[in-house]
Amino acid sequence: MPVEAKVDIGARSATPPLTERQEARRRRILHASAQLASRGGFDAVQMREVAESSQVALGTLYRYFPSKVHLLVATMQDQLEHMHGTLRKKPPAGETASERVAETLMRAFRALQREPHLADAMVRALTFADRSVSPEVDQVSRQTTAIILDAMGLTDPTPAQLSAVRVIEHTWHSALITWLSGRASIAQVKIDIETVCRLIDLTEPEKKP
Amino acid sequence: MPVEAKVDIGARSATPPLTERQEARRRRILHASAQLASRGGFDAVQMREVAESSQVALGTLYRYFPSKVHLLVATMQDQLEHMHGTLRKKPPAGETASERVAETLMRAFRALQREPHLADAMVRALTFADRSVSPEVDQVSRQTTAIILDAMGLTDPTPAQLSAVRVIEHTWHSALITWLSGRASIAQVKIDIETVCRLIDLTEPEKKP
DNA sequence: CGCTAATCTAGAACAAGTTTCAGACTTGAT
DNA sequence: ATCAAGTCTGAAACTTGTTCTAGATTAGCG
Repeated sequence: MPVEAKVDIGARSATPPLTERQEARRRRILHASAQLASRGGFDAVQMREVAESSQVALGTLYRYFPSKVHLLVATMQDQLEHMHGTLRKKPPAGETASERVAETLMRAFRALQREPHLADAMVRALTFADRSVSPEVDQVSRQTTAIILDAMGLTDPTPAQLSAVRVIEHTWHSALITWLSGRASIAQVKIDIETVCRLIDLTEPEKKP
Repeated sequence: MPVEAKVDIGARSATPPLTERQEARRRRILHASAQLASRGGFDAVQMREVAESSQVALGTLYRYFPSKVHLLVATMQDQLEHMHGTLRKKPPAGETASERVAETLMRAFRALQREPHLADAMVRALTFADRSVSPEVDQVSRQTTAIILDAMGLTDPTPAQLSAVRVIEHTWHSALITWLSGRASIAQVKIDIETVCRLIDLTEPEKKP
């Protein structure tokens, strides 16, 4: 009789299902990754250290995550799920869609400010990722889109609204980068977010029927 | 009598002036960097190869550019100067400021499409740069801002307009990244640019005096 | 010219991401 | 219980960015 029963992963795509111990390994790795990242950011996440912290051989680490960037992007997926859950509990209270989106993003931004090193590791990995990580990065993007659409209160957005959301995501990522590298202040990021969110208002014609 | 006369660099900041041979070395290095980048993108720019191609010792390369990212960001500064010069010659013809900015950015985008690997190397370096490269990255950002303000036909922008420009830059960088990593099509980038450029119209109240 | 400090060179050495491999352990099926 | 296939481990090797060193070369000056 097999010692480990199979376990099903929810969101992940056509990955062969993992056994319990494998799932546990995967969690240990992601936990170690986030922990090291929280200390010293991107550079502090050293593959040998991640392997050691998570009690896994280096080769195994690379079997689970084929590169450091893959690992950090997966870490981001993980954190984003948390975040989305948290945000769902307390929906933003703004009047307009653009206010609610800005409020949501600022809330996320404040969460990132609490762990700036972790934010650094995740965001740098995300923007540095090359084609080999596209599927994973895309997943992060879809998750982010979902969060924004949630804040807008939309279920089926128009193409124009999707464009606006895409631009908002661009701004979000890039503004984070400039903040993380010390080239923009927190206040500046706030302004940029509020500025870009006004785009949303352009996609809903004024109420003048 | 000194064999090499001192030579003054225009735009660079408080760098001690370089001799002619030093200036020549610097150019050789930047040329080699761009050439290697044009082949295989970020990964193809290997410091040893750059040193060899530019007939300079590895240690010297590092004296001129303290890291690979510094080198590639400097390469981008270099290319941006070209670009700005080229764009000045044929100013965009659009009616509105937002049309002209979008046209300008699309022109730049088409230039990048001709050397996608070079674009990859430069943009990845730019967004991966950490604090130690902030001054150089900031210089690139100022140059980009200047290009956009040029297209808008402005000399002294309002704070609101500067915000809009900043968001446009964010979108520009991030959209390039998604294109370079194969997650967005050329058409999509075009739409994103056009979408974000509409922000400019929000900073100039409608002509209803 | 001849000196001193700065710069450049060749090459070794080091650091961290990634790959590889032989041998031990698990899994799933019989 | 046993076997074949797949997985994990530990360790070494390889790659490429970065640092260091000793000895040449060059720059600037009296």
